Amino acid sequence: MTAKRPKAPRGTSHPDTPADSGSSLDGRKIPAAVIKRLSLYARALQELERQQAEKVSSSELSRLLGFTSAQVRKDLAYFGQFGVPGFGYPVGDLRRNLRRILGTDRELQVALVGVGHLGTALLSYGGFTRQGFRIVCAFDKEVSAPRIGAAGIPVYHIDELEKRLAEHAIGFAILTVSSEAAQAVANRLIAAGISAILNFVPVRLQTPEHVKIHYVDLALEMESLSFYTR
Amino acid sequence: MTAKRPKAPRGTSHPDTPADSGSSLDGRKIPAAVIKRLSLYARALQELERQQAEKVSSSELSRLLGFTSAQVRKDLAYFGQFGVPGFGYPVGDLRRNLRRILGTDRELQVALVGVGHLGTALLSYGGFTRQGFRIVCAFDKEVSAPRIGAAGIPVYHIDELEKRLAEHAIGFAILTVSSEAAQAVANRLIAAGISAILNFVPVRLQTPEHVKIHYVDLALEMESLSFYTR
DNA sequence: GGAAGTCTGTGAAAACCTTCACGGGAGCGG
DNA sequence: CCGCTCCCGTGAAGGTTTTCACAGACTTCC
Repeated sequence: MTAKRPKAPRGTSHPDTPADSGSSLDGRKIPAAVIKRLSLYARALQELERQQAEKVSSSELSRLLGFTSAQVRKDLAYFGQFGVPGFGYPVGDLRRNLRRILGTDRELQVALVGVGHLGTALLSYGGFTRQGFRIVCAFDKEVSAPRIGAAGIPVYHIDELEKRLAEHAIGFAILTVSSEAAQAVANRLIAAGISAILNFVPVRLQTPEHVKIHYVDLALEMESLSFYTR
Repeated sequence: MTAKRPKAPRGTSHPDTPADSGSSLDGRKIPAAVIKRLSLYARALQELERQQAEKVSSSELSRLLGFTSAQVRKDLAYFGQFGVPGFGYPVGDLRRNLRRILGTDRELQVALVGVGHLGTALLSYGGFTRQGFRIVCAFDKEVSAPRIGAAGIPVYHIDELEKRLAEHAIGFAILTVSSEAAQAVANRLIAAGISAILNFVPVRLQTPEHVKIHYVDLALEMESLSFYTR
């Protein structure tokens, strides 16, 4: 505990952290924004499939989602040639492809850490399940003995984290702990081999390269709304 | 100047909806991304103020938040000259300025519609209050008589929406209803004069120009995480 | 089977955002 | 008061994302 504090490692040059966003797949560089839209396409296609639509054009999709048709075509073209000139995109086919690309064509196991108000709500939230994510267990430091929480999901004491993660082969975590605990819990998750974290805690987490983190910052969204209504 | 085929409108004009993002303030155009970071600056400054720091440099701030120092300076420079060369930014002063710019220097009244799992959790969520937002009332269609919900917030039947919004001069709404109800409820909110909506429902809402909407899409975040861990 | 019409995929251009790099103003120590 | 150092504000450069616009491919219908 008497280790030196991780202050600025150097003072001479410019150690500014750049803002990387984008991922390479298959040689090409894919903008992060494209991935977000991919999910939206997938969801729109889900609805179209429900309505028994066989085909959809880029401009129909763009109208549904509020983009331009060129953007739809360009986004999809990053991953292959799914469309048919003079026809459009086959709904079922494209949807299957997008799910495969996103990795949501199989059920993904998720753990949730921090069973407070927000955590509890997310356990019951149907939106994840509907898209192929299954929260298989939850953890909290205030749990003395394993119990069954909301939506029938078992809640364990945080000390069982490593054991249970390995047991269920869990690759994703949702983080809804306190600001104070966030970094320590994240470290444990990462050490346990988790590969992605959805972080609801308004704290910047320090993480290694290979672990992907997305932030959901509710207060931030409200604040920026506030700006636009001045 | 040989305009062999000047325009060739081909009959099909493209009325695609462009992806506007950015807002003009005081003549200048401000990128949407800047506003998001403004909230982060404000929060970092809040913490620095708590630690009694008097000044902070752009590079300290950048290290704290993971940006480059040039970006910090440029972002802040959109709104005025807050820094002092050779010194940095005065913490308290800058924080007050940012709060004024964001409009969070006064308490903002918020209504929440849809008291399901997620809605209930948000009523108890401390993160909004801490940043100056106060959820003053909530609405649901399953409420027969007014009752006191989580965190002491009154929950009314949705039919009282218009009356209560006017009564409390509420300008913001959080939307956590079902996908089916989302558009209809949004229409009522807009008709009642709400100016911004934070929408948790994974449905694209049709809204007039002057009402600002932000989407929080939890399943989307999970899906894009999934992509990155392929 | 041919002609008309539709709609994709994609270079090129435009718009947008981030980073670089530096002039010069402000503090500070002597 | 002077020189030294620190660090902001900002034009310019660089990079990324979106939009435009069109050739060509496919469907459809007669």
